[in-house]
Amino acid sequence: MTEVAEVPAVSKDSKPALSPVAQKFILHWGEMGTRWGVNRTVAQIHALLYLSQRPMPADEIADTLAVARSNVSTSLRELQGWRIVRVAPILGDRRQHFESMKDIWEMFRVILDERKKREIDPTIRVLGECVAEAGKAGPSEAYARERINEMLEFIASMDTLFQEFQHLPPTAARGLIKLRGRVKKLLPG
Amino acid sequence: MTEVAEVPAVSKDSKPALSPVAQKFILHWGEMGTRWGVNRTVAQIHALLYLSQRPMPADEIADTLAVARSNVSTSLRELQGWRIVRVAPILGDRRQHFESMKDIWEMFRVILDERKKREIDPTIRVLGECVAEAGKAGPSEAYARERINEMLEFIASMDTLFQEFQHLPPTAARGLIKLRGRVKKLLPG
DNA sequence: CGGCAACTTCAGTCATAACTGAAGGTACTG
DNA sequence: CAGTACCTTCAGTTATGACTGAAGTTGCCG
Repeated sequence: MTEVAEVPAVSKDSKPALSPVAQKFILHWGEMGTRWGVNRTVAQIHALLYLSQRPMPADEIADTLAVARSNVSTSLRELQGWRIVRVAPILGDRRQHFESMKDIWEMFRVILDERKKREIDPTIRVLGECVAEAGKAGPSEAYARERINEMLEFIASMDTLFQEFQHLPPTAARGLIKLRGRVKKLLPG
Repeated sequence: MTEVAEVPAVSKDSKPALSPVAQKFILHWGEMGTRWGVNRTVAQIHALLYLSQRPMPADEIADTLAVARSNVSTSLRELQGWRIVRVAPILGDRRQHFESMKDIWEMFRVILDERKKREIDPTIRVLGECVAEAGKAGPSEAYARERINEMLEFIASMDTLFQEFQHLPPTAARGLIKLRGRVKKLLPG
């Protein structure tokens, strides 16, 4: 059988081709994701939306990245869970469209906050329990107790520092980067 | 309390039992590892050595955590690659013994440095290339170029900030935590 | 109300990372 | 210099997480 002309590509489902630059960025971002415990596809979708000038519907994302529609659905749910992607309704289109947060400082803040909730807070709780239990257990646990306590205090310090950052006026965070050469001056004195 | 003599410890291969507290800490640490892209076993070994008062030989680690000797060998190599575990020769024992860095601030610094080398620096390079290529590609890439450039600048800022931290006198870093309530004062003014 | 489009869920498949045990190298030791 | 202890490497296996396609749900639209 002689298969003739390609699909004419009407309206919404036009060819979703990535520019070489976008491709390079998305692939790298996906790779970085895996290194930090984020699913590669999730990271790629995020990168794609971050580069996109307009909100994208899920099927277009699936076509562009060549993954299953269902996979995109799951990944978008996760990205919304991280609060860095949201639904952006488009007039006259029944499909849901998605857009990424574009302000990187804000994005950074939000991601840190989410990781705090999911990982730091539970860790502080568990280490606190460990220290308490080691205390009851007597002197045989004294060394371990001290080690865990130091870890706990370190993490708690970081947590405090983060909250300082968290509660700065939104625009102020950027200013922190002007710190160049000023960090030393913060030290006690 | 009847404090009877502890296990006679027949030379090197005595029973390697973990206290409940150590177990809890090690398991949690392993779990946190996976969330940040670190192999669970690698993280557990690190936790074990961190809690250990004395350097441990690989076979004892294997017995304690119930993993294969070869797995421990590989994992220790990786931990040494991260520069947070090192060999500590023990007089009269041919086996290599391993100890973890105990100073958490220093450990944090070293890990950040290593992640910078492995992930941040390559990312800065790739994003730089992306921006350059997007520039050549003309106005169709203008938006993507701007997004990537913002990301690049953000990461570069973080990088600079980290280097400030990195070059502080070793004991000084701890002082930074005293920042409570002082962060605001850093802002331009 | 029937049909369709958008979306989600989930059981099964697939890819990858992790782990094991056997084999081999090295160097100490009697 | 044979025997042993220690360590590493690697081919093969197992476990984990990621992904797919089919089936199901919802709600719009003619």
